[in-house]
Amino acid sequence: MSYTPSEIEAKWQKQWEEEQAFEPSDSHTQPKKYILSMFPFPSGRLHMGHVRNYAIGDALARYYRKQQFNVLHPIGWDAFGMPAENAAIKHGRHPKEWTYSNIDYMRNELNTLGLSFSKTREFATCDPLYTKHEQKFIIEMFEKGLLYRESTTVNWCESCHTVLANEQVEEGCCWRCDNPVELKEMPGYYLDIIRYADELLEDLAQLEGKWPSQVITMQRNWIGKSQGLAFAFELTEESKAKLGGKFERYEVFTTRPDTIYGVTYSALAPEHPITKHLVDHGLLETEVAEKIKTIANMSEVDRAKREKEGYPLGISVIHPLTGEEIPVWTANFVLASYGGGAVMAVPAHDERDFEFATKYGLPIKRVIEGGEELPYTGSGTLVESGRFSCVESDEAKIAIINYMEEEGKGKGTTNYKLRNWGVSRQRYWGAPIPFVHCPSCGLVPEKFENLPIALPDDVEITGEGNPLENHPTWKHCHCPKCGGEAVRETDTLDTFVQSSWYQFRYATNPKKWEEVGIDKEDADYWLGVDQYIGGIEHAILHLLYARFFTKVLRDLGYHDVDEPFERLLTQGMVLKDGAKMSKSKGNTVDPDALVAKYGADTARLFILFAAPPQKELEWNDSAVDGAFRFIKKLYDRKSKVTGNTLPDIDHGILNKESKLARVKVYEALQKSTEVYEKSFAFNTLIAACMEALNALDKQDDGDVWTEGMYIMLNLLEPIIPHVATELSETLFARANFGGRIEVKEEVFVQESILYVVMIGGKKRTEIEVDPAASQEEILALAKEAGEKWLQGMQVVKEIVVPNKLVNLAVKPS
RNA sequence: GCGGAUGUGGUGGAAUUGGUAGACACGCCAGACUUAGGAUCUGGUGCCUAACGGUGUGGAGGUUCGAGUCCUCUCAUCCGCACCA
Repeated sequence: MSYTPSEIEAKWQKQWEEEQAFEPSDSHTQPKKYILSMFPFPSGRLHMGHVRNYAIGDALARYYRKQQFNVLHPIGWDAFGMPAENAAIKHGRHPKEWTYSNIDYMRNELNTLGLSFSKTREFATCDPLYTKHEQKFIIEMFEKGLLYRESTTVNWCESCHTVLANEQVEEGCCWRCDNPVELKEMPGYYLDIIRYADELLEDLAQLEGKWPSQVITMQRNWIGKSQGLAFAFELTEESKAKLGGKFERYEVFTTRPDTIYGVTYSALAPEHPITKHLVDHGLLETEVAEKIKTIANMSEVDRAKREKEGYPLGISVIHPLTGEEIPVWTANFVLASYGGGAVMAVPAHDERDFEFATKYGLPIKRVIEGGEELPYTGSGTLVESGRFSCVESDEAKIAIINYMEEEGKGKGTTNYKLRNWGVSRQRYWGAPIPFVHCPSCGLVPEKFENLPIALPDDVEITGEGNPLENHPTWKHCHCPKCGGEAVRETDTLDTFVQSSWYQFRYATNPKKWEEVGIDKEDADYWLGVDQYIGGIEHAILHLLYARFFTKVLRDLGYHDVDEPFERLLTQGMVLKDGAKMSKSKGNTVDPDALVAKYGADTARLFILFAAPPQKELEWNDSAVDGAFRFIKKLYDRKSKVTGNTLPDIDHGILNKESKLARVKVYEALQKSTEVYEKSFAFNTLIAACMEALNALDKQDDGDVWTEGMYIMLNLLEPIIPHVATELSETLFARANFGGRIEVKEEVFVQESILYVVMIGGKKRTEIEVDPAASQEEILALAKEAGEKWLQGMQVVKEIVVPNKLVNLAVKPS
């Protein structure tokens, strides 16, 4: 009978469903593996990137299940978010209806791929039950002071009508819709991720070698820790008076306290309160004030692209060590969001300060020796630095910090580039932030017993404004504290909040889902995720947030896990015609069509064979044919099998071809452990199986065939589960899926060994050598075989590499 | 500019500690069979050469009996961050 994937696949998918074959055991005594592919957003249809992601995860889950591990391999839906609302605006569908019907469709698509997911642990993050527990976490974070509300300048995406976190701004544009981001002052909720910056940074060391180094570096840079000195510049009396006594001093931060004697001016961000005060109170020339306002309205990216620009503010500060008067400027290169929005400028030893000073003719004073030209940003001996002259930079940094601390003028400080995580979104399709604004009590969290604060279903989604804000009744409520009339918060949580703890939700036994968000015992058993698989695009966003949440939830007592994802594999993109598959480019390959034509096994085989998982995968239709051909051939060779169990084979009596076939089969078996547990180079394992099948085909021993198929089906089941299970069931009653198969070393023992003979570093000929031959015998044989090339030559060195080659180094005699 | 990665046939990609470069597959060429198929099977296929042989892992050096692999320099491509004081 020929290979009919549709029948075989439907049959086994049904059987797996009936057997509940992929549910983990509730027992916590067995060794476990938690294999997790990043959960999908229910956009409507699966794409090839999903197929790749889940094919990799499924291969690992199935492999470990076969090695007798208790395997958790769950799937769910990252279901809140903008596209649901866009669908509502465009097609008039309710986000909830759109989302859940997409989930139903995509769940079915996943089924046809034969993925071994747990069915009982599936959930969508928009389920009110999920929201309920999340809101509780958020309130607990508020009570711990980790969540706070503040009005500040935020990134605003006009097309998404919402605020974005710093991590969600890419090159000045919205990560989702690519619209330029604007700055806007508005209130919002923030999670104090900076409080965890040090731990997030330090624990990256634990992930070394287990996460791609690229991702670790990106996170390290994103956190951007730097150490230095923070100190205050005291305003001159005259300047204080000019500012109406509103300001006495302002703080600056420097990583180069050793250059402090080289300060020749100070610069404030255009948003700095002092700059604002001067602008707002007409203390600057109108023209200058206008220019400053223009800069302040520009996004950081726009500013970065422009030439340095600044204006003197007509005020001065006093140098804390020299007592000199220093002019204060405002400048477009000073960031409001870092280091207090103010800098000390040392043009001699900083490129930006130099550029600015040169443009505006400000003085430049060298205080570090070294380099021929200025600016010199390296280290060296201090000069013209008062009592610190002649000290080396490194020493001087410490000495100056110490001195400033003793004098009460400054403090050694750590600064981070990382900003606190803004989690409020002015959108409908998200988890409501469970707070109430009470005219008498202020900001009050909801009572736990009132959770979840669920979304109202009867909303009108027009794209204008926040539907929760516009809803006639939803936001009106009573204060949980005083009972008086109050107004509900209408902002919803960033969807990255949901994906920050889903790994714990899966681990929690579904029987407890109603009651608890995370079960401690379950979480401690299952976490960390042994292998996490997903796209590199989450290197910072999701992976940083999830690490942060893990630590916060640990400190709230929910579990004892420090890092959520033990090992991380970042899969490469799926390309066609050299570009990422996308609808707009029209270069997509539809997974459903592929499965319909070839079956899921071929789709999975091709995807794992075409490239190592970490690399980009270029789609190739005819290579898909090749994968299909291999499965057909494998299926066809079932007729060669003569026994129903692993046979005992007397290796000695076999002919050469059969011996070679066994070598190939066992080589594949040897390779499989390393591939499934370490390298994930499925392409090489599949190649090894192809070699084995080719070698089996060149011989006709029934036992060798039986053994070969017995082993190969075991190795291939994680990759092509339907056809492998079908064959294994018919041929071996699935006995070959029982556990690890032992490698028979005797197969690798050879009667003679092929040595390559190299003369003068070049391959010249080959010799067959008895395995027992001594080094002298091998050399004698090699010289005899290589006589032709040795004439007129003198052998100056003889090298024998056991089982490999002989190299004779020669020179003309 | 800073940081990270990658460069191997026509293509995707293989190559323990440095030890026969190009496994496996696609494509291509030739042939067989034929119920004429986008089927199956057999053989060939890095480049130059009629052949002997030479040459070959982005480029240039170096270490070594021996380098895709190690070292130095250099070029190209991709990705991330981007005035972080």
